Amino acid sequence: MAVTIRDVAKASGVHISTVSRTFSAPHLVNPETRTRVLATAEELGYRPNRAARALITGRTHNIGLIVADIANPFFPPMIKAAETHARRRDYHVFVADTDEDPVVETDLVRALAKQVDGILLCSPRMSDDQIEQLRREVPLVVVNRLIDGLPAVVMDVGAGARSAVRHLVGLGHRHLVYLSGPRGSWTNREIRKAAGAAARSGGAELTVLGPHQPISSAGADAAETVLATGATAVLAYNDLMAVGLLQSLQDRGVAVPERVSVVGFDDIATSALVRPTLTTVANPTAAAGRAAVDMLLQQGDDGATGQVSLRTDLVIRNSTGPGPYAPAGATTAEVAAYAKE
Amino acid sequence: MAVTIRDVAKASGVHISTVSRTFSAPHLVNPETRTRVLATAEELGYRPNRAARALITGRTHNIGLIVADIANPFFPPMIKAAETHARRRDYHVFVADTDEDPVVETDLVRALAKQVDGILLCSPRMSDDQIEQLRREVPLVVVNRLIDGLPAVVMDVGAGARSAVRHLVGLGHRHLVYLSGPRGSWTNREIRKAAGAAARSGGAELTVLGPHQPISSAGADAAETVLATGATAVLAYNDLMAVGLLQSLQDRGVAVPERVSVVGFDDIATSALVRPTLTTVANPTAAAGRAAVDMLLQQGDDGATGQVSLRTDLVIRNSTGPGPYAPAGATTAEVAAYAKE
DNA sequence: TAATCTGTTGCAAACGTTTGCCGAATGGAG
DNA sequence: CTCCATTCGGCAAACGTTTGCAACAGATTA
Repeated sequence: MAVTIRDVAKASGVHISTVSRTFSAPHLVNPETRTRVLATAEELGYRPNRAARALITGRTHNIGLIVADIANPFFPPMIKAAETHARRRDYHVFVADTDEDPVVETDLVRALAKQVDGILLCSPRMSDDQIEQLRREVPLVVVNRLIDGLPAVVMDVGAGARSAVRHLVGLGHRHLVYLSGPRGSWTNREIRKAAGAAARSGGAELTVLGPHQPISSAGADAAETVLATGATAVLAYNDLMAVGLLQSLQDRGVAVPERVSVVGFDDIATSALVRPTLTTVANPTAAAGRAAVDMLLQQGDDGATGQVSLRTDLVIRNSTGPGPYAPAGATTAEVAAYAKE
Repeated sequence: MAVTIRDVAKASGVHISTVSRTFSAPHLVNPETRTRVLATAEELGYRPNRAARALITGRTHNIGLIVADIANPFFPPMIKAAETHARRRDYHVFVADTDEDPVVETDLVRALAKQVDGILLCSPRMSDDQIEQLRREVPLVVVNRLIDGLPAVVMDVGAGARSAVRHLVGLGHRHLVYLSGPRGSWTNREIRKAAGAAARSGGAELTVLGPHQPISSAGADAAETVLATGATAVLAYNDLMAVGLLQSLQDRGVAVPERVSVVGFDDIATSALVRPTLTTVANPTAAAGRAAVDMLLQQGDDGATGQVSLRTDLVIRNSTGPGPYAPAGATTAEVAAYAKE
């Protein structure tokens, strides 16, 4: 059916090993022979069978990319960047969605293991132990979570949370709320810790609400509780929740940012499209995808297990404004400038 | 290194073929032997190597999913649904992004061909000829495009466009604009044709603008031109463009829907989050993903090349309202009801 | 009792590659 | 002219499976 190395060999009058070498070790074959083989290969439409090659070399030139939820707008840019980057290095990418289920995660890693050279585990929800176990079965790079001894790419959400809190405190807010994300999320823990510390050192109070599903309806549902705390500023686990909260507050006639300021995380596309536009901590998700791919592909060479932390950036838009303790008469821009350390 | 069928055979004292059959044809092996083999397999942590199996059976149990742009919010729900559906049937999914480039599309199909049992081609930008050619090299299902003789899953965007136009005409609009999408898009052509016909039969004028990139900034950039036409209602190729337009109109102080009504396509998540919320034609993208997978997997059995068209639904929200020729005093809801045939 | 059938297992070839090894041919050095 | 090194290409084994065929035992039938 399909044209194989054998067909090319026959058609060009050489042994199959010569054809093989023409493709995988060109310097070992006479330039003349090589061009002849390449010509007939082209003519016949021959393409090497990667699966067969993998069988003997042990390298599949495939990688796996496992995420909690493809439809969560946080992931697509990362998937896209990782796929493009991998393809440029001649790797194909399996993408799988776990629906935030740790059991599915484990099964998926095992199922994919034999078919890939390594797996990118994005925002995994399983325990550290499970991940370390899997790491023994297949090369792994963890994204959005730090585990001792495991290669990882994370966004520095701690720093992001700190600048967000400083921004809010600088604007004159003294009582903040943190809208937690899902249980088991490393990112969530980091943000909570960093925000708590930053609030304390800024002389502000931080009320933690949650856990919540990382979706907009959860943000909307939290509006009532948020208002009940009497806080004047909210930091949300992600933009989806922040946007949900934003809309819900507006529906209740609560002015943003006049009465409540809102800050999100991720800077998904929607955040610049809602009104008021959302102040948020931008994560370099595309860069993270690329870095993770690089790390995975280098893993074979040395055994070094790097851990990189990528810079996050506070993007100040219109959902944050002066709070009750703001310097009199200051505008958002002026006060915000002060927050820039 | 990894545990193979041979290890299991040795450990349980049978021939490798018996182990093989234990997994791929259990009824051919004695229940006693079978349980013994299964036990040692479990104990050793054996997992069949799909690549090796594929080599001999010719079935990889993988499928390819090629989309124009993973980061376009239209696709993730479809990717997610397709992946989940495929996995339930024990298939793994390669995802790849072409960045709207027809050349990359072709290369990708060829590169993936040997490694998959078939490919889902979503919103392809290449010519019909090229697709028909590729179809000879690997089983294909085309999504969002209709080509004679090729299995396909499409959304009935024509019907969607018709209801959108009827809705607008019913509201009293007589001059509409269609904001075209990208060149080469089948969907775009369908919408344009259907909208044109519906407008004519409703006694309204339709001005076509474009082509445009299917992104929000293109919608925003078109605002000026749209206003210059004097039209009172706009149908956009997709929600991204519609939302961009919405914001741009607001920034110019043009009230929506009071002065201009806007309708989008796709019903992406953002559409319900912007204000005014967007009236749009909802596409069953998840269902399309599942249907396409089913169609691809059945293709082997019979040679039947089905073509299914999925229902679309006009979702009326707040970006559309009465136009200049609306029955006096009518509210949006009342007038809209009239449009429901 | 012989012949036939059924259920279970082993044997070996095959899938499409890669790669270590060996021999042939070539060319330069001595 | 001989010897050695180098370059090139063929041979065959290997990767981890599946599967048609044959062998065998025991059960059933005539």
